[in-house]
Amino acid sequence: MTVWDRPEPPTRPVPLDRERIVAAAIALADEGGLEAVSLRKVAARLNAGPMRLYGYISTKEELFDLMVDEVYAEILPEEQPGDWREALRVLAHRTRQAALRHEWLADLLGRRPALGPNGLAVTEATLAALDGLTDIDTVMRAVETVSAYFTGAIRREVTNLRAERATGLSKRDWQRAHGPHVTRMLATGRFPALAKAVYDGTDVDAETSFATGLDWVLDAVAVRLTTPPP
Amino acid sequence: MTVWDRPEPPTRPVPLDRERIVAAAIALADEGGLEAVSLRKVAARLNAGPMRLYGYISTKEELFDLMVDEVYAEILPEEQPGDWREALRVLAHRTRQAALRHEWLADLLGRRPALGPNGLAVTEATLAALDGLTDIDTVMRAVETVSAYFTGAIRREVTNLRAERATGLSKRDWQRAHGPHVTRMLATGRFPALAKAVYDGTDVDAETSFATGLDWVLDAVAVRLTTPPP
DNA sequence: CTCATGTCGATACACTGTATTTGTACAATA
DNA sequence: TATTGTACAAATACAGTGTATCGACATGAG
Repeated sequence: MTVWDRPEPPTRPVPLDRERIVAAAIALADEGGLEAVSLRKVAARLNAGPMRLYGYISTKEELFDLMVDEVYAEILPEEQPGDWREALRVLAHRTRQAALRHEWLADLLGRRPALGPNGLAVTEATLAALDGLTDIDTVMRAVETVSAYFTGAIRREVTNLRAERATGLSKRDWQRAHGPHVTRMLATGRFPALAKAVYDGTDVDAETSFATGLDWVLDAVAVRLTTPPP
Repeated sequence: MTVWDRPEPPTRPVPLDRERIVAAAIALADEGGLEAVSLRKVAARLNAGPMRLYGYISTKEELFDLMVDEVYAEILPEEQPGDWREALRVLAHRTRQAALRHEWLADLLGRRPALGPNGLAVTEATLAALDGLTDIDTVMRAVETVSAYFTGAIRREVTNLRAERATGLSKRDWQRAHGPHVTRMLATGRFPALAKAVYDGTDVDAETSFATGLDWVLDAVAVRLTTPPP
């Protein structure tokens, strides 16, 4: 049996690390949403067997945690803004932009505590920007309130975005976008206020809507930060 | 062949409707979370084959939509409060209470537009409470901002609740609750502000935290509702 | 009483996350 | 150098998933 008959030795398994795994998973999620992320597909994209991944993560949820933390690296502002208000505003907008780049983030935001290094760094930077303005409890309340707002707002925005994309390409047009159903419901006359909102409401683009609500919340925070409780 | 040898005629299939299906699904979700809801298990609980459900829903997501809308029936306040602020506050609190009764709601809130009859009714009632105070656009912005807040806040609360439950029974105690990891991270000194918050912060119970943040947001809304833009 | 109809359940398929077993390339030992 | 031990990759296996398809069968109409 000559060399020519014998096949080449099998290629050594490609080296793996969490970074590569997470990158592959994020790529899959960016292309096809969270549901397109399966351990088999992630592994396949790395020329590895599915079970190999379990050396680096012990459950699929952990993979999600790593993905989220990776995105937190994009969210973390490179330079510290001086103003607390600017810090919170930038955090909100950067999170929103990250979620628009990686829509699946909206599904994961707030689903599990963000305890990865980048998540912690973001929290640290945020708290640092507010540190010393008042007692720590008020600061925490402020951060939590703003976070709750932009988490919820981002989630709704992405949800609407998907709905619009699914029901054709209608830019907004709530009633005809969601087809006959909403139209019919509104026609029953049982939802006058809603009908008015749908028909008479101006449709503002998502970004200004987000920014406006954010400003309101920041105003509310400002009041509490500047007038500490007795 | 006597009667005794012959089997009884097969029992007629139990009558089914969406209400029963949704009730079964909710029961399963209440017991074991969303992931415990499978079409097979829902059907089994109704003594039916899995495929039978597809006469009533055409996809599992639709079942989730029905479940959410069912809970919106619990959220809808029975009597209309006169004050707009009271209306929004009650909406937020009722949603939170529903989410504490049905924790899976936190996973579904804001995931898809709530266009079911009860969801629409809730929206209608909310808009009605604010109708006429200012232009419809400002009203929409107000509702959206408050909704974004309490959606995000509820999500975080339920997430923390689950984390606490999973890491033992520690009431809060962030650092030791999540075991050595957070402790070690804080010990590195790279997160001074966060460390201060963890060690020096008072832990307030979730409800007052929720209510406080809500009040802040409502204050911000009040400012815009009473002083309409020129 | 026969036949058409429409519904129900069984079967099937392509996948999922993960446990367990099997193979095998390399390192340490004799 | 020959042999054994050990790690780790891969294959296999399992119990489950959502959903498409199809065959059987009870019920209604003629």
